[in-house]
Amino acid sequence: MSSSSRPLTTRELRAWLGFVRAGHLLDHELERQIKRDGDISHAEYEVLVHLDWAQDHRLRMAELASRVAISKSRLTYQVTQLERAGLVVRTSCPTDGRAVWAQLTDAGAALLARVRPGHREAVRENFIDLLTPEELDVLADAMSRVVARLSPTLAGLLPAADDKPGGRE
Amino acid sequence: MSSSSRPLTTRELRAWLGFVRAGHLLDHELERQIKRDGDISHAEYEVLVHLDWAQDHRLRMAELASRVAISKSRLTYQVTQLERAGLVVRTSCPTDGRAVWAQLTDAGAALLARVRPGHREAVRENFIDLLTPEELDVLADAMSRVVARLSPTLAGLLPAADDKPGGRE
DNA sequence: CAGAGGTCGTTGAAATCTGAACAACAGGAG
DNA sequence: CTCCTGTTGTTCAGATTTCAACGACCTCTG
Repeated sequence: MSSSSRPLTTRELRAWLGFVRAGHLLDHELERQIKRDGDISHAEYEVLVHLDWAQDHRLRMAELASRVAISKSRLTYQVTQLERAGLVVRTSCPTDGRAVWAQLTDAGAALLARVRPGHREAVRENFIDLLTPEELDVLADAMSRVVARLSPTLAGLLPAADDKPGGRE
Repeated sequence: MSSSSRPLTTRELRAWLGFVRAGHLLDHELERQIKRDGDISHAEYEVLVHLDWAQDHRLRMAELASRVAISKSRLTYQVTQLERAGLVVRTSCPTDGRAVWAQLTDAGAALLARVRPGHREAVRENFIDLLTPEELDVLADAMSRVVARLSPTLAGLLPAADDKPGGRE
Protein backbone atom coordinates (compact mmCIF):
# COMPACT_ATOMS: atom_id res chain seq x y z
CA MET A 1 0.00 0.00 0.00
CA SER A 2 1.74 3.17 -1.10
CA SER A 3 -0.27 5.30 1.28
CA SER A 4 0.92 3.50 4.36
CA SER A 5 3.21 6.18 5.73
CA ARG A 6 1.32 9.26 4.61
CA PRO A 7 -0.24 11.01 7.61
CA LEU A 8 -3.91 11.84 7.59
CA THR A 9 -4.78 15.23 6.21
CA THR A 10 -6.77 17.60 8.37
CA ARG A 11 -9.81 16.85 6.28
CA GLU A 12 -9.40 13.14 6.87
CA LEU A 13 -8.62 13.58 10.52
CA ARG A 14 -11.66 15.72 11.00
CA ALA A 15 -13.92 13.07 9.52
CA TRP A 16 -12.28 10.24 11.40
CA LEU A 17 -12.16 11.89 14.81
CA GLY A 18 -15.65 13.23 14.43
CA PHE A 19 -16.90 9.79 13.54
CA VAL A 20 -15.23 8.12 16.49
CA ARG A 21 -16.24 10.77 19.01
CA ALA A 22 -19.80 10.93 17.80
CA GLY A 23 -19.99 7.17 18.15
CA HIS A 24 -18.71 7.24 21.72
CA LEU A 25 -20.97 10.07 22.77
CA LEU A 26 -24.03 8.50 21.22
CA ASP A 27 -23.25 5.20 22.87
CA HIS A 28 -23.00 6.90 26.20
CA GLU A 29 -26.20 8.85 25.72
CA LEU A 30 -28.20 5.81 24.63
CA GLU A 31 -26.82 3.79 27.50
CA ARG A 32 -28.18 6.45 29.83
CA GLN A 33 -31.58 6.63 28.18
CA ILE A 34 -32.12 2.88 28.04
CA LYS A 35 -31.05 2.41 31.64
CA ARG A 36 -33.45 5.16 32.65
CA ASP A 37 -36.49 3.92 30.70
CA GLY A 38 -36.05 0.20 31.01
CA ASP A 39 -33.45 -0.46 33.67
CA ILE A 40 -31.36 -2.65 31.37
CA SER A 41 -28.02 -2.10 29.68
CA HIS A 42 -27.61 -1.03 26.09
CA ALA A 43 -26.12 -4.43 25.32
CA GLU A 44 -29.17 -6.21 26.70
CA TYR A 45 -31.46 -3.87 24.79
CA GLU A 46 -29.68 -4.72 21.57
CA VAL A 47 -30.26 -8.40 22.17
CA LEU A 48 -33.97 -7.82 22.74
CA VAL A 49 -34.26 -5.69 19.62
CA HIS A 50 -32.66 -8.30 17.42
CA LEU A 51 -34.90 -10.99 18.85
CA ASP A 52 -37.90 -8.81 18.16
CA TRP A 53 -36.83 -8.34 14.57
CA ALA A 54 -36.36 -12.06 14.05
CA GLN A 55 -38.87 -14.54 12.75
CA ASP A 56 -41.06 -15.75 15.65
CA HIS A 57 -39.07 -13.49 17.96
CA ARG A 58 -36.39 -16.07 18.44
CA LEU A 59 -32.92 -16.90 17.22
CA ARG A 60 -30.21 -19.44 17.85
CA MET A 61 -27.43 -18.25 20.07
CA ALA A 62 -24.79 -18.24 17.35
CA GLU A 63 -26.97 -16.36 14.90
CA LEU A 64 -27.96 -13.86 17.55
CA ALA A 65 -24.35 -13.30 18.56
CA SER A 66 -23.47 -12.68 14.95
CA ARG A 67 -26.26 -10.15 14.43
CA VAL A 68 -25.59 -8.24 17.62
CA ALA A 69 -21.90 -8.51 16.79
CA ILE A 70 -20.71 -9.82 20.15
CA SER A 71 -18.83 -12.94 21.20
CA LYS A 72 -20.52 -16.21 22.04
CA SER A 73 -19.51 -16.13 25.67
CA ARG A 74 -20.66 -12.57 26.07
CA LEU A 75 -24.03 -13.48 24.65
CA THR A 76 -24.28 -16.46 26.99
CA TYR A 77 -23.84 -14.06 29.86
CA GLN A 78 -26.31 -11.50 28.52
CA VAL A 79 -28.99 -14.05 27.80
CA THR A 80 -28.55 -15.49 31.27
CA GLN A 81 -29.18 -12.05 32.72
CA LEU A 82 -32.16 -11.46 30.48
CA GLU A 83 -33.57 -14.85 31.36
CA ARG A 84 -33.17 -14.09 35.03
CA ALA A 85 -35.18 -10.93 34.44
CA GLY A 86 -37.87 -12.90 32.61
CA LEU A 87 -37.39 -11.05 29.33
CA VAL A 88 -36.14 -14.05 27.38
CA VAL A 89 -36.32 -17.82 27.66
CA ARG A 90 -34.01 -20.51 26.39
CA THR A 91 -35.52 -23.37 24.42
CA SER A 92 -33.82 -26.42 23.04
CA CYS A 93 -34.12 -27.18 19.36
CA PRO A 94 -35.82 -30.46 18.44
CA THR A 95 -33.86 -30.96 15.23
CA ASP A 96 -30.40 -29.98 16.44
CA GLY A 97 -29.35 -31.04 19.91
CA ARG A 98 -26.53 -28.53 20.01
CA ALA A 99 -28.68 -25.54 19.26
CA VAL A 100 -30.33 -23.25 21.81
CA TRP A 101 -33.11 -20.87 20.94
CA ALA A 102 -33.32 -17.53 22.65
CA GLN A 103 -36.99 -16.57 22.64
CA LEU A 104 -38.41 -13.17 23.50
CA THR A 105 -41.10 -13.39 26.20
CA ASP A 106 -44.21 -11.22 26.49
CA ALA A 107 -42.50 -9.36 29.29
CA GLY A 108 -39.55 -8.80 26.98
CA ALA A 109 -41.81 -7.45 24.25
CA ALA A 110 -43.55 -5.24 26.79
CA LEU A 111 -40.25 -3.84 27.98
CA LEU A 112 -39.26 -3.09 24.40
CA ALA A 113 -42.53 -1.27 23.86
CA ARG A 114 -41.79 0.84 26.92
CA VAL A 115 -38.19 1.67 26.04
CA ARG A 116 -38.43 2.16 22.31
CA PRO A 117 -40.17 5.53 22.15
CA GLY A 118 -37.50 7.17 24.27
CA HIS A 119 -34.83 5.40 22.31
CA ARG A 120 -36.21 6.57 19.00
CA GLU A 121 -36.46 10.06 20.32
CA ALA A 122 -32.90 10.00 21.56
CA VAL A 123 -31.64 8.74 18.21
CA ARG A 124 -33.60 11.43 16.42
CA GLU A 125 -32.63 14.29 18.67
CA ASN A 126 -28.95 13.47 18.76
CA PHE A 127 -28.39 12.08 15.31
CA ILE A 128 -31.10 11.83 12.67
CA ASP A 129 -32.52 15.32 13.10
CA LEU A 130 -29.07 16.86 12.96
CA LEU A 131 -28.53 15.53 9.43
CA THR A 132 -30.26 16.50 6.21
CA PRO A 133 -31.89 13.76 4.13
CA GLU A 134 -29.05 14.11 1.64
CA GLU A 135 -26.48 13.68 4.38
CA LEU A 136 -28.31 10.62 5.64
CA ASP A 137 -28.04 9.04 2.22
CA VAL A 138 -24.39 9.93 1.81
CA LEU A 139 -23.68 8.53 5.24
CA ALA A 140 -25.63 5.34 4.66
CA ASP A 141 -23.84 4.68 1.38
CA ALA A 142 -20.43 5.32 2.87
CA MET A 143 -21.12 3.20 5.94
CA SER A 144 -22.43 0.34 3.88
CA ARG A 145 -19.08 0.25 2.11
CA VAL A 146 -17.24 0.14 5.43
CA VAL A 147 -19.46 -2.62 6.75
CA ALA A 148 -19.15 -4.56 3.51
CA ARG A 149 -15.38 -4.43 3.75
CA LEU A 150 -15.15 -5.55 7.35
CA SER A 151 -18.05 -7.98 7.44
CA PRO A 152 -19.66 -9.03 4.17
CA THR A 153 -22.05 -11.18 6.19
CA LEU A 154 -23.50 -8.35 8.26
CA ALA A 155 -23.65 -6.10 5.23
CA GLY A 156 -26.30 -8.33 3.74
CA LEU A 157 -28.60 -7.66 6.67
CA LEU A 158 -28.66 -3.90 6.30
CA PRO A 159 -31.90 -2.50 4.87
CA ALA A 160 -31.94 -1.66 1.17
CA ALA A 161 -31.88 1.84 -0.22
CA ASP A 162 -35.55 2.66 -0.75
CA ASP A 163 -37.52 4.86 1.61
CA LYS A 164 -40.82 3.52 2.86
CA PRO A 165 -41.71 4.16 6.49
CA GLY A 166 -39.94 1.11 7.86
CA GLY A 167 -41.89 -1.12 10.20
CA ARG A 168 -38.88 -1.89 12.34
CA GLU A 169 -36.72 -0.22 14.98
CA MET B 1 -41.49 16.63 20.59
CA SER B 2 -43.96 15.88 17.82
CA SER B 3 -41.67 13.32 16.23
CA SER B 4 -41.45 11.14 19.31
CA SER B 5 -43.66 8.31 18.13
CA ARG B 6 -42.86 8.37 14.43
CA PRO B 7 -40.81 5.30 13.51
CA LEU B 8 -37.59 5.71 11.61
CA THR B 9 -37.92 5.59 7.85
CA THR B 10 -35.88 3.05 5.94
CA ARG B 11 -33.59 5.85 4.85
CA GLU B 12 -33.01 6.89 8.43
CA LEU B 13 -32.64 3.36 9.65
CA ARG B 14 -30.12 2.61 6.97
CA ALA B 15 -27.96 5.53 8.00
CA TRP B 16 -28.27 4.82 11.70
CA LEU B 17 -27.64 1.09 11.55
CA GLY B 18 -24.79 1.55 9.12
CA PHE B 19 -23.23 4.11 11.38
CA VAL B 20 -23.48 1.93 14.46
CA ARG B 21 -22.27 -1.23 12.75
CA ALA B 22 -19.40 0.47 11.02
CA GLY B 23 -18.34 1.88 14.37
CA HIS B 24 -18.39 -1.51 16.05
CA LEU B 25 -16.55 -3.24 13.24
CA LEU B 26 -13.88 -0.55 13.03
CA ASP B 27 -13.40 -0.70 16.78
CA HIS B 28 -12.89 -4.40 16.60
CA GLU B 29 -10.50 -4.20 13.69
CA LEU B 30 -8.38 -1.49 15.29
CA GLU B 31 -8.31 -3.38 18.56
CA ARG B 32 -6.83 -6.30 16.66
CA GLN B 33 -4.27 -4.24 14.81
CA ILE B 34 -3.05 -2.36 17.87
CA LYS B 35 -2.78 -5.49 19.94
CA ARG B 36 -0.79 -7.10 17.14
CA ASP B 37 1.64 -4.23 16.54
CA GLY B 38 2.08 -2.93 20.05
CA ASP B 39 0.66 -5.51 22.44
CA ILE B 40 -1.56 -2.96 24.16
CA SER B 41 -5.31 -2.41 24.12
CA HIS B 42 -7.05 0.16 21.98
CA ALA B 43 -8.01 2.03 25.14
CA GLU B 44 -4.37 2.25 26.23
CA TYR B 45 -3.35 3.35 22.77
CA GLU B 46 -5.87 6.18 22.88
CA VAL B 47 -4.39 7.40 26.13
CA LEU B 48 -0.89 7.41 24.66
CA VAL B 49 -2.05 9.25 21.55
CA HIS B 50 -3.71 12.00 23.53
CA LEU B 51 -0.65 12.41 25.69
CA ASP B 52 1.48 12.66 22.58
CA TRP B 53 -0.77 15.37 21.19
CA ALA B 54 -0.63 17.36 24.39
CA GLN B 55 1.80 20.15 25.28
CA ASP B 56 4.99 18.58 26.70
CA HIS B 57 3.43 15.16 26.21
CA ARG B 58 1.62 15.35 29.51
CA LEU B 59 -1.83 16.05 30.88
CA ARG B 60 -3.61 16.09 34.19
CA MET B 61 -5.70 13.03 34.84
CA ALA B 62 -9.02 14.85 34.69
CA GLU B 63 -8.17 16.60 31.43
CA LEU B 64 -6.90 13.38 29.92
CA ALA B 65 -10.02 11.51 30.95
CA SER B 66 -12.14 14.20 29.36
CA ARG B 67 -10.24 14.08 26.07
CA VAL B 68 -10.19 10.32 25.81
CA ALA B 69 -13.83 10.38 26.90
CA ILE B 70 -13.57 7.78 29.65
CA SER B 71 -14.36 7.87 33.36
CA LYS B 72 -11.88 8.94 36.00
CA SER B 73 -11.69 5.53 37.57
CA ARG B 74 -11.17 3.85 34.25
CA LEU B 75 -8.33 6.21 33.46
CA THR B 76 -6.75 5.56 36.85
CA TYR B 77 -6.72 1.89 35.95
CA GLN B 78 -5.38 2.43 32.43
CA VAL B 79 -2.61 4.73 33.54
CA THR B 80 -1.59 2.27 36.23
CA GLN B 81 -1.27 -0.40 33.55
CA LEU B 82 0.66 1.91 31.26
CA GLU B 83 2.94 2.94 34.11
CA ARG B 84 3.59 -0.69 34.94
CA ALA B 85 4.61 -1.15 31.31
CA GLY B 86 6.91 1.87 31.51
CA LEU B 87 5.06 3.82 28.84
CA VAL B 88 3.87 6.59 31.12
CA VAL B 89 4.89 8.08 34.46
CA ARG B 90 2.88 9.92 37.08
CA THR B 91 4.21 13.23 38.37
CA SER B 92 2.79 15.43 41.09
CA CYS B 93 2.03 19.03 40.29
CA PRO B 94 3.97 21.66 42.30
CA THR B 95 1.23 24.30 42.14
CA ASP B 96 -1.79 22.08 42.81
CA GLY B 97 -1.45 19.35 45.38
CA ARG B 98 -4.48 17.51 44.09
CA ALA B 99 -3.33 17.26 40.52
CA VAL B 100 -1.43 14.37 38.96
CA TRP B 101 0.37 14.64 35.66
CA ALA B 102 0.43 11.69 33.31
CA GLN B 103 3.63 12.03 31.29
CA LEU B 104 4.55 10.06 28.19
CA THR B 105 7.94 8.35 28.53
CA ASP B 106 10.47 7.77 25.77
CA ALA B 107 9.41 4.15 25.70
CA GLY B 108 5.82 5.31 25.30
CA ALA B 109 6.77 7.55 22.40
CA ALA B 110 8.74 4.71 20.85
CA LEU B 111 5.79 2.39 21.12
CA LEU B 112 3.58 4.95 19.46
CA ALA B 113 6.06 5.29 16.62
CA ARG B 114 5.94 1.55 16.15
CA VAL B 115 2.15 1.20 16.24
CA ARG B 116 1.07 4.28 14.36
CA PRO B 117 1.94 3.28 10.81
CA GLY B 118 -0.16 0.16 11.00
CA HIS B 119 -2.91 2.08 12.69
CA ARG B 120 -2.95 4.73 10.01
CA GLU B 121 -2.99 2.10 7.36
CA ALA B 122 -5.90 0.30 9.02
CA VAL B 123 -7.87 3.53 9.29
CA ARG B 124 -7.19 4.29 5.65
CA GLU B 125 -7.95 0.86 4.30
CA ASN B 126 -11.15 0.39 6.22
CA PHE B 127 -12.49 3.89 6.34
CA ILE B 128 -10.78 6.86 4.72
CA ASP B 129 -10.05 5.24 1.39
CA LEU B 130 -13.61 3.97 1.10
CA LEU B 131 -14.98 7.52 1.14
CA THR B 132 -14.63 10.24 -1.47
CA PRO B 133 -13.25 13.61 -0.36
CA GLU B 134 -16.74 15.05 -0.65
CA GLU B 135 -18.13 12.32 1.55
CA LEU B 136 -15.41 12.95 4.09
CA ASP B 137 -16.44 16.59 4.30
CA VAL B 138 -20.13 15.79 4.56
CA LEU B 139 -19.39 13.26 7.27
CA ALA B 140 -17.12 15.60 9.19
CA ASP B 141 -19.69 18.38 9.14
CA ALA B 142 -22.49 16.10 10.23
CA MET B 143 -20.44 14.50 12.99
CA SER B 144 -19.30 17.85 14.29
CA ARG B 145 -22.94 18.74 14.82
CA VAL B 146 -23.54 15.52 16.71
CA VAL B 147 -20.49 16.05 18.89
CA ALA B 148 -21.44 19.66 19.50
CA ARG B 149 -24.87 18.64 20.69
CA LEU B 150 -23.69 15.95 23.08
CA SER B 151 -20.48 17.55 24.29
CA PRO B 152 -19.82 21.20 23.47
CA THR B 153 -16.53 20.88 25.32
CA LEU B 154 -15.11 18.13 23.15
CA ALA B 155 -16.42 19.79 20.02
CA GLY B 156 -13.99 22.62 20.57
CA LEU B 157 -11.05 20.24 20.32
CA LEU B 158 -11.89 18.90 16.88
CA PRO B 159 -9.68 20.20 14.09
CA ALA B 160 -11.02 23.07 11.99
CA ALA B 161 -12.26 22.70 8.45
CA ASP B 162 -9.21 23.54 6.33
CA ASP B 163 -7.08 20.90 4.65
CA LYS B 164 -3.35 21.11 5.21
CA PRO B 165 -1.45 17.86 5.70
CA GLY B 166 -2.06 17.61 9.44
CA GLY B 167 0.94 16.98 11.63
CA ARG B 168 -0.99 14.83 14.05
CA GLU B 169 -2.48 11.33 14.29
C1' DC C 1 -21.82 -48.59 12.88
C1' DA C 2 -17.28 -46.29 14.02
C1' DG C 3 -14.33 -42.42 13.73
C1' DA C 4 -12.69 -37.89 12.21
C1' DG C 5 -13.52 -33.29 12.05
C1' DG C 6 -16.43 -29.46 12.62
C1' DT C 7 -20.06 -26.65 15.12
C1' DC C 8 -22.53 -25.16 19.24
C1' DG C 9 -23.11 -23.16 23.65
C1' DT C 10 -21.15 -23.04 28.18
C1' DT C 11 -17.70 -22.59 31.72
C1' DG C 12 -13.92 -20.72 34.71
C1' DA C 13 -10.28 -17.64 35.56
C1' DA C 14 -8.32 -13.47 34.67
C1' DA C 15 -8.70 -8.84 32.90
C1' DT C 16 -11.30 -4.80 32.57
C1' DC C 17 -14.99 -1.48 33.58
C1' DT C 18 -18.61 1.01 36.43
C1' DG C 19 -20.33 3.75 40.13
C1' DA C 20 -20.37 5.25 44.66
C1' DA C 21 -17.64 6.44 48.53
C1' DC C 22 -13.46 8.50 50.19
C1' DA C 23 -9.31 11.34 51.58
C1' DA C 24 -6.46 15.16 50.40
C1' DC C 25 -6.32 19.53 48.66
C1' DA C 26 -7.78 24.34 46.73
C1' DG C 27 -10.28 28.62 46.99
C1' DG C 28 -13.13 31.84 48.94
C1' DA C 29 -16.16 33.92 52.81
C1' DG C 30 -16.34 35.33 57.26
C1' DC D 1 -6.96 31.65 60.55
C1' DT D 2 -11.22 28.58 60.12
C1' DC D 3 -15.04 26.82 58.08
C1' DC D 4 -17.48 25.61 54.00
C1' DT D 5 -17.86 24.07 49.41
C1' DG D 6 -16.07 22.10 45.18
C1' DT D 7 -12.39 19.58 42.82
C1' DT D 8 -9.08 15.77 42.12
C1' DG D 9 -7.53 11.29 41.90
C1' DT D 10 -7.92 6.91 44.06
C1' DT D 11 -10.08 2.90 46.00
C1' DC D 12 -13.22 -0.85 46.62
C1' DA D 13 -16.89 -4.03 45.47
C1' DG D 14 -19.50 -5.66 42.12
C1' DA D 15 -20.68 -6.18 37.22
C1' DT D 16 -19.18 -7.21 32.78
C1' DT D 17 -16.02 -8.92 29.14
C1' DT D 18 -12.36 -11.71 27.18
C1' DC D 19 -10.04 -15.85 26.09
C1' DA D 20 -8.94 -20.41 26.06
C1' DA D 21 -10.61 -24.82 26.94
C1' DC D 22 -14.41 -28.21 27.22
C1' DG D 23 -18.30 -31.50 26.53
C1' DA D 24 -22.14 -32.50 23.69
C1' DC D 25 -23.72 -32.92 19.34
C1' DC D 26 -23.87 -33.08 14.09
C1' DT D 27 -22.21 -34.71 9.47
C1' DC D 28 -19.66 -36.99 6.40
C1' DT D 29 -16.87 -40.93 5.14
C1' DG D 30 -15.69 -45.48 4.99
